[in-house]
Amino acid sequence: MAKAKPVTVKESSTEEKIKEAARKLFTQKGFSATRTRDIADEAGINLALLNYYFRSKQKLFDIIMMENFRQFIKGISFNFLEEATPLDEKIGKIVTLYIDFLTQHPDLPLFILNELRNNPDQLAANVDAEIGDTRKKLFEQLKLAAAAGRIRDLDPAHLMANLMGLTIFPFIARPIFQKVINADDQRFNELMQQRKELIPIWIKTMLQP
Amino acid sequence: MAKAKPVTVKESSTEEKIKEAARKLFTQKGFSATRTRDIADEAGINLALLNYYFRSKQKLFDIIMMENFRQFIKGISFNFLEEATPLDEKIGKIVTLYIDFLTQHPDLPLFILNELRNNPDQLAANVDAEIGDTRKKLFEQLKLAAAAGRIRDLDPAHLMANLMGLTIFPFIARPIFQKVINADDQRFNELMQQRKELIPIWIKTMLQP
DNA sequence: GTCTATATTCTGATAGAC
DNA sequence: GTCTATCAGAATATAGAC
Repeated sequence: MAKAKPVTVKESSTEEKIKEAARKLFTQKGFSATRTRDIADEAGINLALLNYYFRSKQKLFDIIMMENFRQFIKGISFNFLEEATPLDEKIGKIVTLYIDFLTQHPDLPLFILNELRNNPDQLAANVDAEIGDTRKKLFEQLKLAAAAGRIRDLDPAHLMANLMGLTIFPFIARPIFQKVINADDQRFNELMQQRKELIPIWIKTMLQP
Repeated sequence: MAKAKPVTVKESSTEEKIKEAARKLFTQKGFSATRTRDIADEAGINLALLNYYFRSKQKLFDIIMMENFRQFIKGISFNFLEEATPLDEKIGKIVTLYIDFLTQHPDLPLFILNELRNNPDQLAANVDAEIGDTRKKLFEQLKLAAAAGRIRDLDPAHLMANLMGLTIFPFIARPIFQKVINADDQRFNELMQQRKELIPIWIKTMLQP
């Protein structure tokens, strides 16, 4: 029986196959543009099974949306919470981690931002729980460093905007960005690798007293 | 007859009303999530009229898409082309212009990036025509300044990424950004106003030899 | 659990009167 | 040009056999 399998083994059950297919299509094309038939085809199963396991397209989407979103903010949250790490090092880690993550999941940010616009408060509670602490801790660390004269007194809001914008934006705007700078895929990846080093330097400069 | 009206007068013809309604809904929700019935309702006319004037949902969308896209890149293009202006001043102008523009059209960038992902090459020709010269001129100006030792030899691709990311990203990620920094709408607008001054300073610092 | 067949609802588009 | 009524096809969801 499947129950006896160790949990660490990647399940390839029907339910999991449907979820993986749904994640792929929903993330690429959004809710409205994705057909349940396409999900069924992609999963290699019958359309009826989708409803058997998940009751409706909307319920399936909600599950994917939730998981995607958690993954999206986990990277930021987790690292900012390690209080012991100095700010410089923290930023370097986050940027590297996030660029690697985005390289593997390039469709995720646009998906999140899109669906979040349509359901502004659907995830409000979730976000608060996940982000509340992070913000508090980061803001405290910045305040302390500024008070000690180690960094310029820059509004944490701007720091967050810059860190996220510099890191995430090229991935979101990838097609138009590559056109503007006339870059192929390989060059794009090279640039992103360079940004792992560059962004922390730029941020550090912004914070220089 | 309508023909006799001066062209400068804002037409409120049926055709124009439909286009305005379509622009609003398509820009907010994208192609797939927008119903032709909703457009008709929003325009205060009947569904049949939409097809009478524009033949199909797709054709109407194509028109909106084209207009939106042109508006989106016009700001950047136009300013970079004025060769006489020094780089510093150019960047300051562009940022101010763009933040004002995005404040008035907050849904535009997400719309563009979204629909561009689905039709990667639909606008290829259009983009080339509009952007090719801009890129060339900007890159030349950067190369000259770097050769003269006035600025650091930073890859123009990174400069473009940073300029666009710092300026546009907060608007794209607005809902999640406001949650993360716990800001209401008024505070968001204040921050964006501050960024008109701050972004050029940050960019300038990045370019410091 | 899985499939085929079908019901039901939605949506883009058109016919035809005015 | 504008409307009401309606069609044709697509898409989600369910019934029922196996």
